[in-house]
Amino acid sequence: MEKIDALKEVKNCPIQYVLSINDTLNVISGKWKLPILGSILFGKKRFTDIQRNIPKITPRMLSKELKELELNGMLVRTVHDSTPVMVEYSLTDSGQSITEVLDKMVEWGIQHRKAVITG
Amino acid sequence: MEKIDALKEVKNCPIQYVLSINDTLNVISGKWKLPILGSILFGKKRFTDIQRNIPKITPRMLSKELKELELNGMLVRTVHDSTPVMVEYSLTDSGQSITEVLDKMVEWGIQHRKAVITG
DNA sequence: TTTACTGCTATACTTTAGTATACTACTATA
DNA sequence: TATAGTAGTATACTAAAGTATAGCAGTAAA
Repeated sequence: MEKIDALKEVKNCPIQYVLSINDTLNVISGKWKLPILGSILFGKKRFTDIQRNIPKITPRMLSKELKELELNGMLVRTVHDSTPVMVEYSLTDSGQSITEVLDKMVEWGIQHRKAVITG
Repeated sequence: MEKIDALKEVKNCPIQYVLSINDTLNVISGKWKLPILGSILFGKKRFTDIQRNIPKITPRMLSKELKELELNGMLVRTVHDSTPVMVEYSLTDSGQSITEVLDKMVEWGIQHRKAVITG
């Protein structure tokens, strides 16, 4: 009985649901995405600013992740024609609103820690 | 100004916040964690049930992920002394409540898709 | 005695993610 | 002409995640 219901539920599970979760996971998973987003969260930053905020990241990774985040519509890259040239990265609205997801994750995480510790 | 505030914020950012997010990410990231949790979500399941639900997973990965999810307090493993032996996996309360996070991720994901498509 | 069902484990491999280190192109200042 | 600041790229590597394929241990029915 229960098994059949479960199967039905699984089959009803709309693809949109799964896709959305994957989209969300893609923009926050990996070693550096959250630190980078966190660095830009409170104001636009330049490449070297972010590097200074995250001392252990290599320029290769920072460059790669910034490109990916830009492609995914999380941030915007703006080049200023100054000398030396300056490039600013700032969050899009989507990039900003990921904090809502993160807040839920904090909430669950804290709750879960308590549950695991108290058994 | 803005830069200094940002730095302050980053420095105030409590470690608990970061740890909780990492805890949460750890239990849902990887290729198979969500499919497995999804399979058990609507009722306890046996090893082979889950395998049938997720045809492409190898027993090695299923076994490995189930162990990890159990260690992380997401599910409980129960052995029944029948013949042949039966092992049932069911979600803990924490395991169940991860759906709250997933729901937020769906919400954001859908919103984000719209934002990216409409530019 | 063979077959089949349960729930896995072992070994070797490939693929993806991340690291290390050095270097580039442009330009203004010393 | 050398140096320093901007924002990166190139190449080669290591480590982590995941795959492929085969097999094990227990039991019970054919």
